[in-house]
Amino acid sequence: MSQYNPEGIEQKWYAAWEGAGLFAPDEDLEGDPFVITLPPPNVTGILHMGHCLGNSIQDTLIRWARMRGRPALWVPGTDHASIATEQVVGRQMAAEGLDKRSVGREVFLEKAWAWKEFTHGRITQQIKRLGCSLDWSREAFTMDEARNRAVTEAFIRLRDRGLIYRDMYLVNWCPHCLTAISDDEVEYRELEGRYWHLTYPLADGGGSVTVATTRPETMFGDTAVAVHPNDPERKHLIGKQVRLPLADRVIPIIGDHHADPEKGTGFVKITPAHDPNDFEVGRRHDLPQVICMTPQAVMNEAAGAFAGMDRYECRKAVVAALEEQGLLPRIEKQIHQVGHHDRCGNIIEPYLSRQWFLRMDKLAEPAVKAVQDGEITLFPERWVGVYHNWMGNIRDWCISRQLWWGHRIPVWYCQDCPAEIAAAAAPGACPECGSQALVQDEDVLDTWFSSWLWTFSPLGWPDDTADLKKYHPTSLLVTAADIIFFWVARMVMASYEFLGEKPFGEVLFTGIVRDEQGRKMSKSLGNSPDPIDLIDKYGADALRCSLVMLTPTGQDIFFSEATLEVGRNFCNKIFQATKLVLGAWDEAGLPGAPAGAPLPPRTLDLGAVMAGCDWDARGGEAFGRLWTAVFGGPPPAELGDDDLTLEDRWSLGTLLKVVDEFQANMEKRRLNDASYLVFNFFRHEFCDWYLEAIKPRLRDDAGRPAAVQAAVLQLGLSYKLLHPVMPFITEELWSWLPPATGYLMTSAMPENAGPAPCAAERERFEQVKEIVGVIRNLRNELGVPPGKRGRAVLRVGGPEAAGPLLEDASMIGLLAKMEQVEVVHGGDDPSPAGVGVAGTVQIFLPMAGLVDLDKERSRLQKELEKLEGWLKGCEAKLANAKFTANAPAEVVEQQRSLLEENRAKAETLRERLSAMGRD
RNA sequence: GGGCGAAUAGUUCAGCUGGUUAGAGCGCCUGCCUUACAAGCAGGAGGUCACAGGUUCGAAUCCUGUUUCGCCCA
Repeated sequence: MSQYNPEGIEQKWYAAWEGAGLFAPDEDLEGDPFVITLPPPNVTGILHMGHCLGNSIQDTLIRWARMRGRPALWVPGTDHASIATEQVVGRQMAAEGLDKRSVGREVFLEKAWAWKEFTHGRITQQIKRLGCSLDWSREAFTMDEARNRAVTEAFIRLRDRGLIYRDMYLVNWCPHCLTAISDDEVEYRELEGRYWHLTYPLADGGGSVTVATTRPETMFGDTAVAVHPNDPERKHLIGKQVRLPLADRVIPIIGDHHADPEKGTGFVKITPAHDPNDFEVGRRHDLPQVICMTPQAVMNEAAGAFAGMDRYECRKAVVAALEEQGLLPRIEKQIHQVGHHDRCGNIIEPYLSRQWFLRMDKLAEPAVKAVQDGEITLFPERWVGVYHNWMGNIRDWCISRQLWWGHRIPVWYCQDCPAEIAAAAAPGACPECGSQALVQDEDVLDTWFSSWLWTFSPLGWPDDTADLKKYHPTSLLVTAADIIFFWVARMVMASYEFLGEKPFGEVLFTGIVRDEQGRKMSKSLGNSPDPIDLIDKYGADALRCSLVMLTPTGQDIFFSEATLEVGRNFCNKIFQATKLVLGAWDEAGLPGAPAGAPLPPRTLDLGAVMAGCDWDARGGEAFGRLWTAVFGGPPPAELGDDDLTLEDRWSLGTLLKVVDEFQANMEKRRLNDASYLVFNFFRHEFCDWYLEAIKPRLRDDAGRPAAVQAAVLQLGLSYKLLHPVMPFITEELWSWLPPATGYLMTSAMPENAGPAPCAAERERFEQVKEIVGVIRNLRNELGVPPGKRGRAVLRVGGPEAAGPLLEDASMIGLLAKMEQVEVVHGGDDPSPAGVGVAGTVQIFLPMAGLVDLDKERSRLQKELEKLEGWLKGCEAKLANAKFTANAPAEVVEQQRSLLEENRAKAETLRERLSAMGRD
């Protein structure tokens, strides 16, 4: 097996973690619990890439918190999604030739539950394959018995407080789904329509008025014509009456500010039962409300001869009829926003019906305050404005739905008296009149009326449970911003209303995952791949790594499968590096951790562990302490103070620097930066430079124990940092490390490393890298055959600089594949030679006969020109008194030393060019 | 109509409180099967930071306006 294959490994570890009970919060741990409730996915279908992103982020945060020794709880659950599920089940039945209404409520619900069982199983499978460390023992479903109790309790409490009322109201009605929907479920789309001008004759025969409308078919519901009360040209008509064409009715002309003299014809037809604005006008003027359509949006008897027509059919017919009668003076094209049902795409019909509403203004107050005061933070911050804007204009929430799949409204109507009884269970008799003829409300509650309880209903509310006390408020919520109103804002309101505390301290909004054409991933478009297929192909770690690392915080992401290769390739890289190191471990014959070795503590405060350690003077001791903190026991082969080499100290020091940077980015919720840091270290420092640098020691019996242990320690630390994002491969490889004990998942996360040690070695090795880079570049540019190991000459200013560089010469030779690396100061340029500069070091590759002089000359010329351009700019800057006066001292100083260095570099190039002229 | 976001290499994006010669992945070009890795290694080309003004010693970054694209709300 030469490449990493996640198959088998991932599922094995998930089962092991679950079996070991690692997903439940560790009750023995002290400290603040870290709690997330999973935004419950719909049981409508399967999860898409958006869920994968959100779940990966949540799991990363939960695993991170768990490894820092906090009791970590992530509560799973699913959402019943009233309308969406009812539609799916309805379609399925239609395919079987069945109809919801003919089979009845009972049978329909049986089918819906069966569907829920099916999709729930698949969703659970997907989530587990992704590696999410959810506590399945606490799983909830928005419609299970406990959650049903919570919903009923919430409804009754709110009704008792007078916040829930029932009223005839104009709601957004979906004529396809035959239910009311909330304002937020209406999606506005731009459509090209017409602005029809209709002539309504005055009833007294003295002329006519012309109204303009985009919906002529609603004229059968007109109960007035309005003009602006101050409209100088038209206000004299107020009080007169017009005759409604095609319908034998007379309606008044009223004065209302809704009519805009500047817009349209200045006259507005008022249809209180079919238009939200007109509804308000109707209330102000106490107009009758004439409903002219059926719930299916078919014209009813109010439409006279047009009854039975569909609304759009009727529109054509009305237009034709009016035209024939000469009552249609004008038609204009009109682009306007038309409300569509976001679930089925049908055009909404404003419809007058009796519905249940929740009064929102009082509920909003504490929710506004919480965000204002910073009790709850939203990230990215720009959503704060959106949140407040919505809260400030909040409207009452229509919470009833004319559906069957959902929480049935817990209200019973007495058939013998006007009593309405709200109760958790069916009452035996009417408390008012004693009648037993009680009928429950037919409707169910909006799905969001159960999901807005989601931070606390899964913890057992309304019971006063231990979970609720311990784990609420939750720590944070991760969700896409498109449900900030539906859900996030309402959860805040619910939590303050029912518990008097916030639901979470923090909301992290992710971007929306789009396909390569920028379309939102959705089930209806079918443009989202099944995550299981991707996991089969690339591995869950690769999927998670690519999503988390490559997703800009809070920005939408364009998903393409190619990005998954980055993650997959990285997994392979980790695997390969481990193979190399462990091969050497075996050769070294070092023992692993003894059986039954104690586990290291749950926290890894490097500041405390390494306090008083001196990496420079007592390197062996420092290494031993770090090793013991990571693995629990001492290194099997003790290191002497001199055993750690330049590259060991450089790499370890760099990694310890990464530790704190990683933690800082995690704290800031910049998961992409945090994971990228570790990725970059591992791939480009550890693999590209460190492992290459220690290869000779790995092959050498004397050097092997120190090198291999230094490498193993870095692998262990790297796995820890990578584990939250890539849990499976890191757990697997951790189990391969001979000194490792226990599960990586519950091992301690290194933090608080403080100032990184070995600054001198880090600087030295960076210089080595730079010099090696220049040599490699020269070799390539000059076309030196890869197999040829030549001689390099490094020239420095004086003997004091030559000494330290001489120590690193063999390392430079190794990495740059040079036979011999000489360090000189002064003397003539070796010639002919390729030349390059790294800082203050001049680098020569003497190559008699091999150099194409013209090519080399133009290469140097080009480099020199670029450098001179920069020097000119820098000199001008430093000559500017305002710059030196105003810029911070360190910036000026930095510019000065850079200028020095680059001047020297330019000088070298010039000398070389003139020397070549002589050749 | 109001609000928000985006515009940086062929492409997808980093670039946080202004301060080296603007970075990375993918793609492209050149050379390498160097006994961990061709899912790899080394090197390279490629950018007037959308446009126009302004503030500043200094702007991809801050301000104003314009254009294009996307989203949300009414």
